[in-house]
Amino acid sequence: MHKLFMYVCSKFNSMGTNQLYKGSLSTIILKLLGEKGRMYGYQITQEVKAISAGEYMITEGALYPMLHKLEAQGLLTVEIEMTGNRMRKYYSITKNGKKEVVDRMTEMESFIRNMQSLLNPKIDLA
Amino acid sequence: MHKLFMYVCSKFNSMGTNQLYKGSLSTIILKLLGEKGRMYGYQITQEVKAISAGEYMITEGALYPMLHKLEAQGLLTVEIEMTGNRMRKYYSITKNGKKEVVDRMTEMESFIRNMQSLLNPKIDLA
DNA sequence: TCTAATGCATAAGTTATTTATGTATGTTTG
DNA sequence: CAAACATACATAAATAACTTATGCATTAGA
Repeated sequence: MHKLFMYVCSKFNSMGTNQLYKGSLSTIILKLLGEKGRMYGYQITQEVKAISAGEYMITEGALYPMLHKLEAQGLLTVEIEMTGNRMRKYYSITKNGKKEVVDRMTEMESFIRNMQSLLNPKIDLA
Repeated sequence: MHKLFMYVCSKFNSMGTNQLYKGSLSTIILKLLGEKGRMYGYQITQEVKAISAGEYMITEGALYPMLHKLEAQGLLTVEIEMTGNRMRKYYSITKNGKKEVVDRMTEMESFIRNMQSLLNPKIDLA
């Protein structure tokens, strides 16, 4: 990513935006891998970007350390594969990871419910 | 709050819980003051605790610095009042604060929408 | 051929929050 | 009636997630 572009974007985003996503990264990764089965890091960033219509972009500096952490915790496993001359590290969710996802989803639902109570933004989910 | 009780609770909560609320504190405070008009710090903690059925407890170490920050940013104003011999600092939202709330709500709705897309937990909002 | 995209990585800095205190008054209870 | 608990403020140090800023290497496109 070009530096000037990053700078312009940061000014455009103008501080504070997406503070809210803090704390949800590991949950997103786990859930995504629980559904899609097997993904590599870069693919996760693109998938999340696409699903959120560009509103949430996972930075590499956040992603890769988190993948390593989840692997260290035994929630993910990794397989290295070569596509031509290029390396990919495919991550899969473990049995413990699947258990963890259940808890995370409960937490997330409770969080969203509480947020809606606190802010009652009358979100239309039709 | 007693230290032993705090300790037991932290073990019961067993790490990781409520990571999700990170980043939402200022939004909650602003929205609450935008609705209720005038509140003091301790009252905010109790209100949030009640609304979330005890699932989200604002710590004093987070609350007071945040109130000071929002005041410094011109989003809140403060009036000191004495109830008998006891001090209360009542906070109100400013005109700029109200503008800010609008943006925060937009962000929050977009955040929740994206989270539901990413995790599609099929939340029932009936 | 230069730039952008793909694909990994990590170290330093930022910042919101937790943890751990401190002070003081008012209320309940054994 | 003393101890514990609730109310009400405050702040400093530690933690942890994330951003920012790099670095390297391959492949695609203008």
